[in-house]
Amino acid sequence: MARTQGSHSDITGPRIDAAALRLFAQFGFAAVSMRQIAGEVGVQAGALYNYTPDKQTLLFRLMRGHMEELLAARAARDAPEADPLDRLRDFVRFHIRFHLERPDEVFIAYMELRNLSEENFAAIEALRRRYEDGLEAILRQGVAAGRFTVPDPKIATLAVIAMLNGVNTWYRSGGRLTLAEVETIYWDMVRKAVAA
Amino acid sequence: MARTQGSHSDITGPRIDAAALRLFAQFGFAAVSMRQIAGEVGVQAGALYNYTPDKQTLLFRLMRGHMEELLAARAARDAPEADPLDRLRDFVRFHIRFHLERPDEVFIAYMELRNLSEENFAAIEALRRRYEDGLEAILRQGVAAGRFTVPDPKIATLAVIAMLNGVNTWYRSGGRLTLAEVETIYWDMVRKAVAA
DNA sequence: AGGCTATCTGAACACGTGTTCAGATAAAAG
DNA sequence: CTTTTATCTGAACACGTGTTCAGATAGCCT
Repeated sequence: MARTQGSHSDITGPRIDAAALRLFAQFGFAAVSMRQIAGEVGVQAGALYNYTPDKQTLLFRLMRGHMEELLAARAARDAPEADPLDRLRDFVRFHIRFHLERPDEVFIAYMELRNLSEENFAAIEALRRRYEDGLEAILRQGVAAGRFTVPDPKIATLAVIAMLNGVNTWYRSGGRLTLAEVETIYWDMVRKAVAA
Repeated sequence: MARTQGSHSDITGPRIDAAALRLFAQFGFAAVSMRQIAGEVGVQAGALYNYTPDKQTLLFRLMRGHMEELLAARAARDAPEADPLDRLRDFVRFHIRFHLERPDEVFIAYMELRNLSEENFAAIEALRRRYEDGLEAILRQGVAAGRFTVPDPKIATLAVIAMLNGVNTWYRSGGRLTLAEVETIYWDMVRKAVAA
């Protein structure tokens, strides 16, 4: 089994992940070859197969790692007892910040789903739904408390997340707006969109 | 020059476009071969080169055709003299309907940009910006008239479009909601998000 | 009928693909 | 120092890639 005893390079695995992540995000999964990834790491293509059974599983592990980090980071912040408005604001700010910090992971997780096997696709979709359910719960809580007016919380969830994801397509740090300004603008729109 | 006189098959060009569109949307540009497209049409791969100089240009023509249809359809509907609220509502309804009617084109136009050459990429981006500018003009008109409160019309434009594009990822005709219901739900959210 | 020409075939070219594996390498364990 | 073991190399396998082009084909025009 790989990696059971320390040996020449305990950091090859992470370096493969980093190289694959960057290349997949830039050129697309199908357009990147195992030799290209290996070249970036400084090994031959065959060596990659000590770390992944095949190319598709390498992609899957990257996606799953990203989604699990997302869920863990979110769970560590959420305060289910708090005011719905506060929870929603925190969700918006968290989502924007977390995704802007990981543009490559986000890009891959949304664009390369069709390159997964059926089971792996289902696994990623399940993780994504868990994340969406977190937002939906906030919206339902706000509706129940009479603070939000949302005719269809499921659709509103998808609409809010789609809107927030859009930030990743245009935001560049050092650009016209600071991260804090972006957070404020989007929070204003979300707040108003669900307002009672 | 091709297609100057009617001959055995005046419909091969469109059939190639339709096959390429479907396959690119389903498997991705890089994962679809010219032989696969040709097979769908019922010709050999070499025959495709009577209709496109290369694979990438085939993709580009599909994208450009889609964007030009989008702009033309929008221009045919917009009424610059009308009330900003009416114009915005029409934009929302138009955008949802137009995009839901062309899921493959939309998918390709948003996912395969990185497979275009630099000039072709710039051409598509210019068309997209023209479309976005149409919405931005509506928002600015509404702000000037004191009907909307939008701190940054450029960002609001991108946010609204991102939100509306999200519909394509989940809507299925015959599902829980009718197209009219979807239009109403999204229009409510957009209206409130930009409300004065 | 005969020539013209747009279109298509089928083979070829040069190269890239994911994956496998016997043998080399070098670090850790005894 | 010797053995063990994880790791890597380098070549090979079987096949697929976009693209080109000489030659065949068949509909249109005179």
